[in-house]
Amino acid sequence: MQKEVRQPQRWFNTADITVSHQSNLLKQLNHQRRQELFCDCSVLVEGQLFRAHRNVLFASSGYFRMLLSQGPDGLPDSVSATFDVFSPETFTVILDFIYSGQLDLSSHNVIEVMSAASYLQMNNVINYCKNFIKSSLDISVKDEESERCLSLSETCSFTSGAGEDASEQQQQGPCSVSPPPALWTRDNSRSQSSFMGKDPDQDASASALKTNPSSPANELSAEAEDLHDPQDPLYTLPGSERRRGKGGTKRRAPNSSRSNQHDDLDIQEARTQKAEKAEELYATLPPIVGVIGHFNKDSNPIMRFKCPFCTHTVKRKADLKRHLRCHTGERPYPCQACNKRFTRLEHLRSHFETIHQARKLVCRKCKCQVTEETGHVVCEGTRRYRMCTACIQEVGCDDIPIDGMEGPNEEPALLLGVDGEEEGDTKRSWMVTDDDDLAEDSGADLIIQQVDDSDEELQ
DNA sequence: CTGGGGAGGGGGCCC
DNA sequence: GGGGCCCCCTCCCCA
Repeated sequence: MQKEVRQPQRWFNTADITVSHQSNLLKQLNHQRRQELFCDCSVLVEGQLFRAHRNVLFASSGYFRMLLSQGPDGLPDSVSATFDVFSPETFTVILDFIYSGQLDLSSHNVIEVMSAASYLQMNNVINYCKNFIKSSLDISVKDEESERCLSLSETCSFTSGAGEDASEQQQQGPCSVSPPPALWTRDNSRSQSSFMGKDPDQDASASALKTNPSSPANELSAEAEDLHDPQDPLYTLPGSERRRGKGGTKRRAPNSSRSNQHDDLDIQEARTQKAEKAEELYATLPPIVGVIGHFNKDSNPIMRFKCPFCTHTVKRKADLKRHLRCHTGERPYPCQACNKRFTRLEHLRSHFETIHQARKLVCRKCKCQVTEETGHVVCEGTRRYRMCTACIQEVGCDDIPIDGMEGPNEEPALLLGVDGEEEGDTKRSWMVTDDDDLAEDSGADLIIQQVDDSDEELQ
């Protein structure tokens, strides 16, 4: 048997070498870009010319990938692209990120960078921006105390692994990102990312948001839910119903602390800050966040407006503004009767009519037609119906507290939103009232009032 | 457990 | 651009 002669092994950390190599390569490319060496692509942004390498742009941006692969077989020596939908400063941030892995985000540019990234189809940048915004919007009371202790900074820098493959980044999402050391704030009263402790895996991949509730794109919905954190005092309104999940309304927050003035102050403070955040987001929205949507039959692109927070696109800017409320949590339409707040006036109106009025002139029980005279409004917990006299008698007047029988000084008992509202025992909350009585209810007249969160009284 | 109904939320689109 | 309507979806409660 021949003895194997083993060569002494040398252990190389190939991962380190790879990273180092990629880093050096990127630095070289960036150096070449700054020297305008071998740049074969010109990008004109609002009149300002940027030079870059088409292969780098191709590798980094879906938009450029599409643009550069659309041309004829033989690509010209130089290609150019023109943008008017974002500013040169924004493109500088994007380009610097492409060539360095450093994304310089601040409160002033994050929205526009996100929109530009959306336009350029750079999902990794979108993810970083989303986390930046998400962290800055996260003002849950739960974390409030710890947040206050942390240091503040006006700007931050997201760093991706140098030379990291773009697609890989997209798959990894923000997990591969070093979280910002601190987050922007307007008043320096709070800061610091909370997403270090959260699952940051939020994929911004564009897929149908509505068609498949379990699709990855619907993580965006989950993210929106995060913004509607049930712990959020903005969301759990005093005396109002608490929402769990989309559309759910039946859970009520424990009212043990409702009378606590401190809590009210905290709620008010949080609401004010959230309103400011929403205001700031609106203020910093770029003038155009248009993207090329589908093509019409004439092969002309149809411009749509893309939400900077998710993949949703709309035809009209006004619709986008309306849509944005589901991300900002802004609820400018409070119900005067129960303080519950709504994103839209029509929802408030609908809520008022169904909850605080009983418009349908049919008996709830026997479905017969009733009139204003023969059909009484019956309150069952949070709901109001009309019932005919016969059905009321059938149910039994003894079991149904009738409005007007409770004494003239009795609180009109709009049960919704009243502190100490009873739960479970619905019989005790049954009421019958005539329309005239209803009109005397404190909340029976719908007063439409669009208010700032900051102005709203919490009583 | 399941289906119906109520309530709320969101999108599309017309006025 | 705002208001409003219609439609659909989701969640929850209840029988």
